Amino acid sequence: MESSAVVSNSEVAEVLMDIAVLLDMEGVKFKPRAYENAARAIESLDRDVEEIYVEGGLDALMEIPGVGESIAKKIEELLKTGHLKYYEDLKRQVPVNIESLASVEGLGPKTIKELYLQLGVKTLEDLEAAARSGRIRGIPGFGVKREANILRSIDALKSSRGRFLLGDVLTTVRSILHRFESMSEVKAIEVSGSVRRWKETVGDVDFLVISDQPAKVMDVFVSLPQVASVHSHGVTRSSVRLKSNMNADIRVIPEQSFGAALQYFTGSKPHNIALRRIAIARGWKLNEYGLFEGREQVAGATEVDVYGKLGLQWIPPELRENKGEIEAAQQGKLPHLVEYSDVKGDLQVHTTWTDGTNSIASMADEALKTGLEYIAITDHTKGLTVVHGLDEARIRTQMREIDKLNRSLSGIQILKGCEVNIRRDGSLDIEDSALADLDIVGAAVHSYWTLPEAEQTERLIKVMANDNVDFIIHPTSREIGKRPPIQLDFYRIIQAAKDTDTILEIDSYPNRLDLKDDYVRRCVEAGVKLSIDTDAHARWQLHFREFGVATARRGWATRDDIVNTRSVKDLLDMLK
DNA sequence: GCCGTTTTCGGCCCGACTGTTTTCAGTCG
Repeated sequence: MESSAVVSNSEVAEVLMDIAVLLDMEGVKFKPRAYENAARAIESLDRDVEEIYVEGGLDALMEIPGVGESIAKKIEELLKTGHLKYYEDLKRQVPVNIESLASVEGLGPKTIKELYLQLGVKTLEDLEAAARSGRIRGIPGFGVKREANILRSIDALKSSRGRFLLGDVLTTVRSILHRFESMSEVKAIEVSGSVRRWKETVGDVDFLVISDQPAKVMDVFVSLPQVASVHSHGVTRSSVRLKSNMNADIRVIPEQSFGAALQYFTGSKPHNIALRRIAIARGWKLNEYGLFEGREQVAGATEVDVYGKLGLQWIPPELRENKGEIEAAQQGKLPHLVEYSDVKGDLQVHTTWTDGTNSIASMADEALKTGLEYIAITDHTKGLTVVHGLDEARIRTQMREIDKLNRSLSGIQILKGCEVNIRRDGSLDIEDSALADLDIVGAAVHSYWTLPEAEQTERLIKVMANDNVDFIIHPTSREIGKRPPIQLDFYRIIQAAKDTDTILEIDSYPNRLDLKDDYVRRCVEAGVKLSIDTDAHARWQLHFREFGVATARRGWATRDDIVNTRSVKDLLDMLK
């Protein structure tokens, strides 16, 4: 977002990442990591690198961690001219499509270069043709197996295109965990990696096991019904491709190393590197087997031990991105993150009155079963004609039905609300007099997603200024892997939310997660209040709440930051 | 090329597995 820049952050990052690979091809030491670090830092900035440069020049660029004088000057050249001579010179030596070739599993810089020099492979298509025609096996150091592996990787790449929605894979992960938990040979099993960190998308999944009979565990793993093919089948480690096309690894770990392994394989990589540096600074060594002083293990059985010995509080996996959590843990100042059980209500629920599949009573029933004390019914409004959105008259009819239901229900309270549609100019499609009678009003963008940033930002600010609008539903309106976020100046959105006491929503729908974690963090830092809602259109979707809570946690949110951790009375008191 | 409780030079995360090798380079996480 905030990407009106001529050269975007991701474009700068991509050039730096390409340079890293090109330098790796030449066998250059250490420089590639430097470019890689800088690329990652640029990618995770929450401001345009161009804006940073315009405001503060080279010095400001060098404030970015991992960016020194040399890379800062290269970024400057890129921003000013749109080109980078250093990059183009390097690229001339191996003029291949690095990004696509490097996305093939098993293909690293050295292999890509060799395939180019020997066979002139420049693209994914070239690579596939070379492999299919049996030319790769003829290159010294290559063979029939590598050729077959490359073809397999290309097939996998074509059908998966990289990452998977956490919401799509969690069920499979839990069923595999369940399978092993019931095995007497398994003393413990945990899932690690980005699944444990609750990232919105995951690339693969890693299981860690304690067992006296590792071979048995390996055998069961590679023959699970969810497995499509076996990559490797070792003594303590195996790797498979699941039928969903996602890779899954399993490792059997010695009991005294389980905490260290769990820490190590949970990552993230930048978090682990930072931890290792702390270990090294103390004259120790940290690896997946433990924390070592010389040959003596000083910690490793539990994560708490490992972090503790390093002088840190135990860090919740959701925070492990090396974005300040290590410093906070050193000072004992980690936030007490919001917990799943803290959420008492759901402020965005749909029913058969528009495009939901269950009645108001049915949704209330399921909500009660998931432990909620209240829900707000927020059906769509008339601007969304395709779902027969409610007009003022039907809103009032629905309000009477809810009043009636509330008199007969116990244990749960239903709030009267709506998801009012925002028009292009920032006006709403329901009259203020009707909105004013509702308990709670959320407003949402469902059209004109591609307005320029300035116009889109004004549109939302105008909505927040309306005294009847309590919260903004899925504020950036993205759909992961499908529709990019609308363009917003998020600094101004935060300011407007504070000025108007408007709540911003974290929509828990697994392909929305909107606001996303980084924006949640900025709201938390600014003191903007948030809600965690499911956007459920069916009973079972009320269980999406865990994804919203995870996103809030990844954004460092505490219970206090989330309005629907309050009782229904306290919530209603704080609304506009 | 970056960086600093190792501080302006001299370090830079580290082990498992694979494939093609007779001892190791490359890749991955």
